[in-house]
Amino acid sequence: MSKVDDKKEKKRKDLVDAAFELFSEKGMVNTSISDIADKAGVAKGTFYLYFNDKYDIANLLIYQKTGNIFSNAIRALEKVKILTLEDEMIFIADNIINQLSNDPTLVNYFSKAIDWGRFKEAVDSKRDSGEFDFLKAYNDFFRRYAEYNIKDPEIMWFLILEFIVSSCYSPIRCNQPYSLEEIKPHIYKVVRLIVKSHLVEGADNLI
Amino acid sequence: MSKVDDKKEKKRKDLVDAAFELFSEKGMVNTSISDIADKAGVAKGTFYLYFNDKYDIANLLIYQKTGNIFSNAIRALEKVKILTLEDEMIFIADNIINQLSNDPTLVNYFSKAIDWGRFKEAVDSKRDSGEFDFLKAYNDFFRRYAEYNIKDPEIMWFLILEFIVSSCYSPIRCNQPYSLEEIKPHIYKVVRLIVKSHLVEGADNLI
Amino acid sequence: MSKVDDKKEKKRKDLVDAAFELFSEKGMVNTSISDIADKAGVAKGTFYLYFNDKYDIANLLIYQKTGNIFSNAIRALEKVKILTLEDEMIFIADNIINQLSNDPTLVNYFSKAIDWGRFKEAVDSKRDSGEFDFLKAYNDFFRRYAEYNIKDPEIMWFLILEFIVSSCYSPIRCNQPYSLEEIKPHIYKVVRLIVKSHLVEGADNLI
Amino acid sequence: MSKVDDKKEKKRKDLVDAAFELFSEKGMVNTSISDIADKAGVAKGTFYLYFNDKYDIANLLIYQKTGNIFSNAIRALEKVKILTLEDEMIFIADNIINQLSNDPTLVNYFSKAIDWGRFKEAVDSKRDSGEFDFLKAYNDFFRRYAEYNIKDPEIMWFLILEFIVSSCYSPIRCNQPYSLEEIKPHIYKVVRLIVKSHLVEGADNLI
DNA sequence: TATGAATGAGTCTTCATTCAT
DNA sequence: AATGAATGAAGACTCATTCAT
Repeated sequence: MSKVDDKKEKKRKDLVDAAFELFSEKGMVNTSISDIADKAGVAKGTFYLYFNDKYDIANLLIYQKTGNIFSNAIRALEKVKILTLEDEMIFIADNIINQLSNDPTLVNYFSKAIDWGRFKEAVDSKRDSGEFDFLKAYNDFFRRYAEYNIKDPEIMWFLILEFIVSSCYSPIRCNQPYSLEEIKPHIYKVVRLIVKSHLVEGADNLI
Repeated sequence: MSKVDDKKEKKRKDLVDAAFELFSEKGMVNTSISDIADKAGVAKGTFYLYFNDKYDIANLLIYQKTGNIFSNAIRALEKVKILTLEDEMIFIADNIINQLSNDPTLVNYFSKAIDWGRFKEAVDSKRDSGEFDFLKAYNDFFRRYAEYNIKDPEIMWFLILEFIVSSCYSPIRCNQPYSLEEIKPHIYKVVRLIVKSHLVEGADNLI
Repeated sequence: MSKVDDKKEKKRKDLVDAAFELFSEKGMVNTSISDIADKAGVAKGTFYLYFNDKYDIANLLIYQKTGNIFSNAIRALEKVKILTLEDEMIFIADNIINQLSNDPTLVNYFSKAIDWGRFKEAVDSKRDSGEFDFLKAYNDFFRRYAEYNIKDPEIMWFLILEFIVSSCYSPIRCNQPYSLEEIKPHIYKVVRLIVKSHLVEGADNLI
Repeated sequence: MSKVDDKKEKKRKDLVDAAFELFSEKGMVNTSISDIADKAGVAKGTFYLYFNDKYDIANLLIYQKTGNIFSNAIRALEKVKILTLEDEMIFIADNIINQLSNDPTLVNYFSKAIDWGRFKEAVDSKRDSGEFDFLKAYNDFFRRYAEYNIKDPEIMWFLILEFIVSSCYSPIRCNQPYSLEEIKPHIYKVVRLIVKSHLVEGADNLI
């Protein structure tokens, strides 16, 4: 890769990083393109050489950040030996929660800049971009569970994800109404309950 | 109350109602003070006689709407005879979900105009205003459970609420990834599991 | 009319006048809304209280200025006693040329800001505005000639108008290649020739 | 001419051609230097190696295109045998009108990118450039008529040219208010009238 | 020569807020 | 109390022009 391309890639990254920090701090609405360009140390016009508008960069961010969290969790899972489906879900839950709690900016970002509408839009807009194949990763992961005796596995996964994100959100962001450490065991307990309730009784659910 | 005061109160209400409809339709960001004043049928300057800015009226709205949902659920609960704590929680859950799904404007409003940051801010900003005592209502409700043999009742309530809101949000808003009717039984099942896991074993949990 | 309305009308007029001068000086393309507002002595935002954009004010201008020239010529015609159709056309031609040559700004304006496409657009956009009924005036005027023995009277009128405007344009604007006074008799001679060639031979063309 | 010079000349031509097409399509105002460079297949910076700005290339274009029309008409005239001055003028008029109506791009170009102010500016800016000697050609052509018994021949020519261009412009561009075919005979008739009125009576006007 | 990344001045447009009436 | 005209700061976006490679 040439020196020029290196520079361009760096500049693009600077812009994305600046946008991420600003979105996390102030929310997307209160972040202007000027702000992003300033923080990235480039001229306003330069922004438009790399992105069409704020939403363009926001979609990329959502896609990247979500994809990262997800793929990190899966990679970590593949490195360990876990015996039951229940424990596997707990492992994933724990890993995601830890990622979020280790990077407060990330939580802020999700809280300030994302809702489900925007998430879907982002995934759709990036679907064919060749960036990171989020949907493929999701489907690959999900296929693992197809072989086991789980009733409505997709619903189980939906319930668990929604539950994890919503219940650890306030604890991470503002330690309210409980600290993350206080609430974690309860979250895990509910995750286990959800998994158990989806296991077909009498079946062998060892992985 | 004098005729003048009546008029003022009506004007204030018109503004709040207009803001609610517009926020629900277009989101807060895309609603201008002009829009609100126009819809309320008053001059732009008049807005400032009643509210400081958009956020002022938004806080009031969040507070009112949330309070309403909550107190509606409790009032409904008081009119029926329910035998177990578990069933009572299900009743509340069902009531809240139904309120949301019966009033699309309300869901739109929550989806377009509220995030948790804004919610907390709103509650804080109103805490001492004496408007509608949301926190008192919450505490009153909660005290009922103090007498029963529930382990960490507040945490239980926190988990349940977070779970309900997060898991029925997308189904109501966009029927995705499941319709509300599909997901409802699963939500209730998990609510029961959470309640059960908080019951002190062997205790009498009839209400 | 109230004091406020007076002020508004004055402000609107100031904006129109400023736009007219600037369009005439620099052409529409090189005139920004900032320029217009500055010259009119109002804030930029004020412009948008009166007009949607540059084209809005430009349409109004074209319509007004063209309408004025035309109706001035007709009013003048009505005050004099002219015997032949030929002389009447000469009178109109002379009157229009004099209006243009007496107001250099006007000529500049037509040269810098109008082409036929824009003219038609302007007339269309104002057709139902109730401003000045240019088309009606035109038709009324034209109907006068319907009774006389003129072959293709509309074409005659078209040829004469195009000829007048085009041939006195450069002389008025830059005295090139001839001064207006030099070229005038030639223009009138051609106008007479055109009229004559449209008279049905042997007919009585006294008015 | 060296290979390098060939290449340079080709590049210059590509830029001019690209500009011509774009100006004709979208008008000068809506054509950016980027557009021109893109269409010509060169880098934006390259544009500045050949031209100073948009107006530079526009002037060249006006000069070239106008010169072409004019010299085409003269070349065609030289190939035919015409008996009277009157017929010769009609021949020129017809030839110019046909050139314009046969090349819609050309008409678009004149309509979108030129006004008389720009034309004069263009001719002035090129007068000493040695490109194509438009004025010389004009004068040479004109000298032919000096020998005949024409009163004010230059004025005649001015009147005829202005008349032709102005009266066939709208018909060609938008078939309004008449089609070109409808208006042509009337245009020719007036041209004849103008020529006739400039002939010194009793003189021999055969060419 | 040729490139095209980078710049930043300039334009349009919106809208919260003020204030004279 | 109510109005709504006026303001001007702020934001999105464009594009001619420069300059390092």
